[in-house]
Amino acid sequence: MSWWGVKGGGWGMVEEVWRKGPWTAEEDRLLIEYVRVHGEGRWNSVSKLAGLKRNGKSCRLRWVNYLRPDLKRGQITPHEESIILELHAKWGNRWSTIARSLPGRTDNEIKNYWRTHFKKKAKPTTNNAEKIKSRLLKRQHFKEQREIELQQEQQLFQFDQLGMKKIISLLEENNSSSSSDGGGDVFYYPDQITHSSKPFGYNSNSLEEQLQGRFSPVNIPDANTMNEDNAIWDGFWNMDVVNGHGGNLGVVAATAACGPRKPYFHNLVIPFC
DNA sequence: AATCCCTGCAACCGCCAACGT
DNA sequence: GACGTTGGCGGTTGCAGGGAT
Repeated sequence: MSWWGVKGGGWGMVEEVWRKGPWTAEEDRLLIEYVRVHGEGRWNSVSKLAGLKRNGKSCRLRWVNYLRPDLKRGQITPHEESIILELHAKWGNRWSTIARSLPGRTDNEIKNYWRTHFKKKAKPTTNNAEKIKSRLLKRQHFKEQREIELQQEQQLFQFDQLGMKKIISLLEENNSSSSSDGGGDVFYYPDQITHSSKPFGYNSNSLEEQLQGRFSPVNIPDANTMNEDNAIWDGFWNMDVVNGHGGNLGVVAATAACGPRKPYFHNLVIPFC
């Protein structure tokens, strides 16, 4: 079964007809091929370039929620569940923000999970003040993001200049100091991204492992402990994110060397697990 | 066996902000 | 600055499958 939508046109006019409903394997294949050749973005040109009778929104959604190669399949783990609960308590229904802390999970997936597992348990908030508060928070968050994007761009540039040596020496320095105070796993908290994303001690076995960004969460940091000294870390971790797989420093360095560009803030992934 | 209900999930819709002209 | 386009986000819908009655 399939559905067809009509785009644009006036009385008696059909400008373009979009297919709707479930995606077929062939459509998936075409979309994957399109992204492989042209990369993500420019979704509205998919229909022209890939021969797909789907609108841009539909293509983007299909890719983001289903076809992306870095998606994690399978059940939400108890660990992920606790993160969702924690972050929902902090952020509310900002699913994309929450999703950034769960690599491989989509906002849609988390949203669905929340609805089916927790919505009934949650107190209904029909309070108008709550809504207003939420909207103000959203606006504030957006403003913060804009500022961070600008900062990140500057930091990425600084990172280019500093080079890999600096990072490694920082990592070593941080590792030795953290091991002396008991170490502990790294905790990445979305809120901290807006101020700093310097890891709070880690107990990875090797420098390589650290460079690969394979950390696990344990300690929730105090936002007050954040300061400007973490600037270099911002660049480092966020570029890790640009890579999108939480890890390969070589690629990260290559990405960083690509010169000025728009920061991929929406792709920020804070590896929790 | 039939049906009802619930859950999980993919997909769509409307709104909004960024961006380009 | 106005306007149109594009992409991102949150809310909602609708279908499929499984368990309960």
